[in-house]
Amino acid sequence: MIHADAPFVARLRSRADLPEAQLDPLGALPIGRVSLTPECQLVSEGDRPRYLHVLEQGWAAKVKMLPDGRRHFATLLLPGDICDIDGLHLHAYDYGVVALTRCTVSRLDRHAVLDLCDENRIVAQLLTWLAFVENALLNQAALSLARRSARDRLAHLLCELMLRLTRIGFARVDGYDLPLSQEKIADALGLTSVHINRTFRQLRTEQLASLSRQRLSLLDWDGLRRSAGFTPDYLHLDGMRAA
Amino acid sequence: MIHADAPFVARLRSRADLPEAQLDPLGALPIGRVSLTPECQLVSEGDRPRYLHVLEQGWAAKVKMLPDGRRHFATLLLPGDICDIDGLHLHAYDYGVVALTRCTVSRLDRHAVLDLCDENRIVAQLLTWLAFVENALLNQAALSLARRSARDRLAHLLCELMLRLTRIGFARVDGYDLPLSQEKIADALGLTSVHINRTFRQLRTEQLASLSRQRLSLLDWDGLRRSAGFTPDYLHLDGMRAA
DNA sequence: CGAAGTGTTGAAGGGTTTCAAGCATAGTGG
DNA sequence: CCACTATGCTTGAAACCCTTCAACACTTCG
Repeated sequence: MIHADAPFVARLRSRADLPEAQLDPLGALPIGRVSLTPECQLVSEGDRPRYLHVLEQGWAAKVKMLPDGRRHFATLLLPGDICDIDGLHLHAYDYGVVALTRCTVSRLDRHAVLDLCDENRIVAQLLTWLAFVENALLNQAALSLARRSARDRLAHLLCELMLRLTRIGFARVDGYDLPLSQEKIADALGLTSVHINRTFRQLRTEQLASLSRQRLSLLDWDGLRRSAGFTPDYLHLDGMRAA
Repeated sequence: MIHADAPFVARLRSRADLPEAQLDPLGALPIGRVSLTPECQLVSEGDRPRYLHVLEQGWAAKVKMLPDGRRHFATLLLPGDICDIDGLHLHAYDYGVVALTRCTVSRLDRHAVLDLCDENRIVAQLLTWLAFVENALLNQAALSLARRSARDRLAHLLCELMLRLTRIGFARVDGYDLPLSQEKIADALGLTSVHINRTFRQLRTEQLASLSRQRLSLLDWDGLRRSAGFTPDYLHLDGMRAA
């Protein structure tokens, strides 16, 4: 059984327009649990999907590789996020899922979820909705990669993480834990770790944000938001209850 | 009524594992038609979705803007593609849809489609499947933006277009019509039009591909594919019949 | 305490942008 | 049919942003 206060169920319940009881069937599915250490792959490109994975604790990422070993994190996954929702409908993964920190993952049987979707329209719509929200994040990340400078790209990501972490209760107004090496941040932003380092220094010089010992301090949230041109519309928080 | 040989229905019918008759209800929906000229916006960021739009003729794109006017095409839309599938479930568009050529669009009433999805499981799954495939394209584009050089990025896009156009019968083995200015190609790849020009010259020098008068000639398809590291898995053509 | 990973900084190099100019092409009106 | 115009294509030179390479400091952990 999914525990009632697991991040996954908590996030789903936060949809403002859903009656609580509608999610009970989802919580009643049999469930497995997996523990991962950093750099450990949960699924690999080309695998045939057999489970639906939900990140419960820690950070992970959807990763795409280039033949020469360079990689890109298409999506950063936080507690409560579904790791591989498109595995429900596609025949093979076209990305990997890699743990960025120690993390624990719930796994639901893929067919059990599909069957539940067939019976329960609410659950089906909810999963589709989550997929579209993830898609919106990806669109925004693509805009960053295509047209924003390294500085704005980093600032924008820090803003996005602030809101996503706040929603699940992992941030305070003055900052949040950011348990990623600068190299991993670089893989999320399409930059090099050296340049991430220099860019953090710039943000610190501008008195906007500073990173130290895996803790991000927001020195001037409003200034950071404005300078990055960050608007939270694309997170589609409108349908969500406050955290 | 959607005409039986409209690109949209044609594409849906091409799912190999679907009995043909299952799609009849979709073809029976009432339908509107819109004509657009280049640079004309079909929907705008922030709009409230009221229709589901299907591109029937011409090229279009999902566009995201930066305050300073720079823009990025998140997805290139070809005949048969749904322009705004996430509008079915989200409250507001977080992107615009802009015509790149003259084009015609079918519009289905959003609620009619949602109602149909409620009745007809096959249609619902098919639309979800299309959304996931689009998502996969976006992931691949993000990898290009993050980690591929301009040359590889362009070569990769040309390969992708070759397969997508072939599927809908718009390409020959020696090339295809590419009715986009170099500036629009730049907006799709996160580059400048000047650099797109130089990059095309490079591909021509390498005897791989050449663009002239809106026609892309594939001089060496296999060489282009290999040099770009192009593998078509992410297009998820496996569930499709041959064009 | 040693080792490995991560953070930090400098210098040099390269890929892409910017700016600017000239050229080709297509469409328009006289 | 021919200016005339607008738009897009092409090319060069300079500037800029980011990468690469290298060295060293710091932290963490066995």
